[in-house]
Amino acid sequence: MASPQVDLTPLLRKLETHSALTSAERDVILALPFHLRLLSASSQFLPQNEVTRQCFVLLDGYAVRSKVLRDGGRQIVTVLMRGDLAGVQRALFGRADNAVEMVTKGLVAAIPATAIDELLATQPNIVRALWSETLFDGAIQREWAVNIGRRDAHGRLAHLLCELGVRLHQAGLGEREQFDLPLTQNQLADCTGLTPVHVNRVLQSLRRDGLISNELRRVTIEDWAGLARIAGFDERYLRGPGPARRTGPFELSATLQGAVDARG
Amino acid sequence: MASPQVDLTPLLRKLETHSALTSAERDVILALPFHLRLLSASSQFLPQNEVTRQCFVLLDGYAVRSKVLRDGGRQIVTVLMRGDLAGVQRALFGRADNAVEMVTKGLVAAIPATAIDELLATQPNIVRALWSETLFDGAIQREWAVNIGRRDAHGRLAHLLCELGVRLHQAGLGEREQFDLPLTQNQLADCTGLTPVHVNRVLQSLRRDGLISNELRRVTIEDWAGLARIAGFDERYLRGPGPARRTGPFELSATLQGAVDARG
DNA sequence: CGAGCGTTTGATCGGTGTCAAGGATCGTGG
DNA sequence: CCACGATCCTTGACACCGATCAAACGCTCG
Repeated sequence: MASPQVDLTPLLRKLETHSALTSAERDVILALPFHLRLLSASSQFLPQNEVTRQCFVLLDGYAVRSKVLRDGGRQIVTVLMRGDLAGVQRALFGRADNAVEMVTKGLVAAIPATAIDELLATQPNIVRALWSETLFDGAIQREWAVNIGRRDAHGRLAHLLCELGVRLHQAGLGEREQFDLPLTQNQLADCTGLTPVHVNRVLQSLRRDGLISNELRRVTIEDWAGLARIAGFDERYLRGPGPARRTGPFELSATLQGAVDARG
Repeated sequence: MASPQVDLTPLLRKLETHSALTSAERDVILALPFHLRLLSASSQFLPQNEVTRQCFVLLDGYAVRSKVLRDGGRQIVTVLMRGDLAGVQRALFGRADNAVEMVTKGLVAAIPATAIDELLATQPNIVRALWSETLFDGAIQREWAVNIGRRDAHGRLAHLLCELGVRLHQAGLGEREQFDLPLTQNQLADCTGLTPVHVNRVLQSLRRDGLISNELRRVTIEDWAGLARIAGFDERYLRGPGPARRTGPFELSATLQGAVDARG
């Protein structure tokens, strides 16, 4: 079923956007045990609160991580794309609080938890890279909280589009200003804490203002600067450890005046 | 000022709520190098986008992690309490996208990034525990996105109070139904994506309905079940790897069995 | 005793949700 | 190749939650 060429290169690529790896470490990653699963659109492959002991690398297609409420409400908390990891928490603990499901058909590599254990024991730098991915996931998650909590409907959708553009570009899946977006307006609503009908109206408004254009499942950002402005988009939360702001020669936190020094 | 007894026990306690550690590993953690900083209320000790190479353990007091928007808006994305880690991303990368600031006066232990490097190289199980903390942080963060995105004002505040009750109880800082809450209504608004005046009105309404009572900086949950109901609170996202639903006979974390068989 | 911050209250406004229905598109099977 | 159902998109009217603006009150601390 799977083409013989399929391997974990997308994961490798992803890790290397944030971390430096030696060529030996690259080989270790590519030699990780896994087996492939070809998934159909909207199949839920990691159900909420289910027990499993493996994690997944999304090799192709789009997926979303979501949580559903008792009343049937649903919030999408992450959009996953090629190279993204899912289910690390399950690999370490056996279960997690969220569901992951495909939005398009796609291909995932299931990696047994034992492989993670082995990395922990023998590959500190790879573990650092994986841990880093978890941290960047957290950064995206925080930005989503900001997005939902503090921006109006226009800003929320604009920000989501900006984020996806940058991430897809980083992942080598398209241009920052033009990319496939297989999410329905219903799913966009679940990403942004809005209702589908309001998403519809806001998208129309963004189109009318010449900021974006979209036809069937494909988005073009016509005016990146304008969209980023109403989104309040600051892409630094998506970037790796590059030089920060470099205001001075490595200054320590200046605001620690009231701090008392003691010896550990 | 700092009692000679001060050490990293709160971190240890925190890690052990989610992970199992040997006594040797406990000793390693308690022997980590750090120096203490006594911080005054509302001092921002980890400014947004600033470069530093250490992480912090909150030993006493309350802090919040927040992101500020260009327009001055502000979203609190986490409430930190005794034992919580902050700045791991900074330790690994040198900077992060969020600010951390005290809400009360408090005490933090600053741990140099080099200590983390050493743990990576020599203490896989401690690294696993730390990584796990990052994962649980992520779970809380996701739940906040759900909270802000999919609940009305009453539900949001109710959920926040439930979460804080459980976490404070886990951390040994109070009862689940009664605890100190030093956040102002302004800060509660920044946690929930609401305005301060609306927070005020909703709190009054919760009080009127006999769900909570609060006087200066202390909250009592009078009707946990009722509050949890309108919050849609499901505390599983805060819990460790213990038995999931306990539907079956087994209850050890050796729930590894259900895993789909994968041959490398 | 005054200043500043946090809390409370009232009046009004607007953004977003809700409800309902029609139209477009796509996949599927006859 | 067409028919058909399902899903998605679009539109309109209306209701309401929560924001906004403004002002007063009560602490606490210098």
